[in-house]
Amino acid sequence: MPELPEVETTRRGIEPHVRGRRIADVRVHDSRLRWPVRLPPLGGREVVAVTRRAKYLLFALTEGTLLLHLGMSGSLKLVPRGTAPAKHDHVDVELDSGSMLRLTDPRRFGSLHYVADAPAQHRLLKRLGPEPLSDEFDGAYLHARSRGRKVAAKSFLMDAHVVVGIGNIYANEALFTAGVRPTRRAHRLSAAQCDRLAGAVKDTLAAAIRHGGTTLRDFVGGDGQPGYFRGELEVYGREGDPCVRCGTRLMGIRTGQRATVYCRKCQR
DNA sequence: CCCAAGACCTGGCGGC
DNA sequence: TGCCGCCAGGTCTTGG
Repeated sequence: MPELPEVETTRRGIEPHVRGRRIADVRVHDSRLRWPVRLPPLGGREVVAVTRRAKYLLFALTEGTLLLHLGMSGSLKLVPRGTAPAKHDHVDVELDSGSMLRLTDPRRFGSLHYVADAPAQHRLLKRLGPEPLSDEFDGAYLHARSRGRKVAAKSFLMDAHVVVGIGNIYANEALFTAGVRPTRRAHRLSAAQCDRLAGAVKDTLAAAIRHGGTTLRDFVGGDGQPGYFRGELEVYGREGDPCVRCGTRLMGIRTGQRATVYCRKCQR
């Protein structure tokens, strides 16, 4: 579930409770995530920073980095040390504050790695495209990268090697905002459409992060699940409903195995 | 390199 | 009420 705005909201929620704290111990209750969790002893190291790259959270330690992906259903919460683990709790990072950071992931699509050296060179991060909210990502970049690409515009936007952090929900939304049909082949996108798409991606994600910030749950003892941006979604999950702009019934199709919703009148 | 499809996993839902 | 099948989602992997 976590799309980029939720990962960023999670980061902001836990960072004040984690940064500057020393790890007392790490307990792996269930190592079965996307890849088996294997961690060296980390007791005594301090969490120096909590940053985000794409949908990964990076916990920089005095030595080494913990690289976490929440997958589809992963979440983090802070609970008192000693709280018994429940069914889908995988890892507890016990801190010297008396709290521990608990990773829960029912569907086990998430991952957790310990990286000894430069995390940016890790195989999972090395080939990722730019951050969508960075200056590097703009219409000119999108246009250049889309030349020669025959995939649907939506699949192209969701390709993390092109630009990171755009999941199914926000891909649908950004395409609607930009007035671009999801099935349009990437190489047929005009420069103007690429400009609108890049702008729409930035606006959509920034608004969702802002929204997450305002509804930030209490990560201490709470369920740790920041709410979706549901109320604001204009096309995702609205197949058959009227387009908010022109009233036409929204189309529901599948592109690249993913649910796609669009307005055939507003999006070309 | 490019692209499509497969794989992974389980809670929740619709249908019977 | 219970059971079954299907869907959702991200991204790595495989095969053409």
